[in-house]
Amino acid sequence: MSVREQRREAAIERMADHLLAEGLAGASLRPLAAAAGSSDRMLLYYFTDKDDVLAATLGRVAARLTAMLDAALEPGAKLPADALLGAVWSAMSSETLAPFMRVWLEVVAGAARGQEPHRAIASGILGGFADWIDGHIDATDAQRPGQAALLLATVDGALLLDAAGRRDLADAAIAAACAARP
Amino acid sequence: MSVREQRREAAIERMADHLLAEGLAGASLRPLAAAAGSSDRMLLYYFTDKDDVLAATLGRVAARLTAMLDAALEPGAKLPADALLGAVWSAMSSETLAPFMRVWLEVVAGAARGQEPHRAIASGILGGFADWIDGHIDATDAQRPGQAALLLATVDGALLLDAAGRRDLADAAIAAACAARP
DNA sequence: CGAGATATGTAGCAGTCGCTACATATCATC
DNA sequence: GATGATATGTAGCGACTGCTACATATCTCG
Repeated sequence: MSVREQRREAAIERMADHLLAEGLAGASLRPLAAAAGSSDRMLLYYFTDKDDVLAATLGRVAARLTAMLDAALEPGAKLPADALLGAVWSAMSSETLAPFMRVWLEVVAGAARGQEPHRAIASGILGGFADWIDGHIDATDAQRPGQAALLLATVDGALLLDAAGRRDLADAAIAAACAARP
Repeated sequence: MSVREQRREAAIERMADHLLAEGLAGASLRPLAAAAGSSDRMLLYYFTDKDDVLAATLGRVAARLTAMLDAALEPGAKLPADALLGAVWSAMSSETLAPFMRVWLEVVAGAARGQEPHRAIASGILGGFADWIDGHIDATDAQRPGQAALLLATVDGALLLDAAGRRDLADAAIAAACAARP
């Protein structure tokens, strides 16, 4: 790996930290470079574009998230929908995952407007998330896709309610969902 | 009403159009003023701040949304949760409400970072939404709060999946929710 | 008519944005 | 040690940001 590639890799890692701490909005070249211990000039040497910088950094953030998800449940474990929902929500609403969730919301808001690289990243994260749930939900083949989609929507919806300042509603929704489904 | 208040009012109305069309990110004074048929100078004459401009404009957008919600169902109508969910989702996922949903996501993303006026606006919209659902859901007093919160989360979650480019997952989640709940 | 309040245009400030031209420093290879 | 590739700093450009000072219109009321 050339020096350039090493620096680029190190920059991505530290910019991911910065992005998680400070958010996507207002993540401009100079602050990102400062966080990476570099300069805007060098960032545009390692990457072609600001979009390229953002795509690489968001990709790293997404990779960390999926790694944390994989670590949360052993590969073969299968849970019924309500138990899985509770487990996922307690992870998602924890303070350690909160920075990821905040960035996730920003990415989705950008994707809703068709911006790149938000669209591609959002699709990737969501796809990985859906697959992860699909692999851990205990249901018949006929029911699994619907239950997995519903679980995904419920968790993301609760996440949104929490972000909007209504953690009470989010918790109530999760509790009702666990109670309602056998 | 003074001339100033008239112009201010007209500016809010046209800036709300602009915000719905172009989004919250990058809604800067000069484009907003141009949309209002005015100048940045005058915007800061009508309003104290850019934050003031944004708060007024977002407030107008929120007012329009709640008005549309109220028009969607007659005041006294009560529906069981699954039927209400279907009705709300078909409205939310329609092209006419899509601009509102895109702005809504941006507001929530800002609120998640504690920004003002996003926090206050998000809380207001969500509270109004919750009240609206509470008034139209047909359930016992014991079940109503949980069912309403869950319905809210499910709709917003499906909205998020749709925004992330997975309308298929959103529709599957809504279908599963309607099927699962009696 | 004249004086004061109200309304609006012009011009610009200091800062940030993404990005680039140019010069230089460091290093590997012949 | 000369030469070319790789790496990095300096400086700045033009556009945009929120915001303001100053001048000027226009209108109201005594």
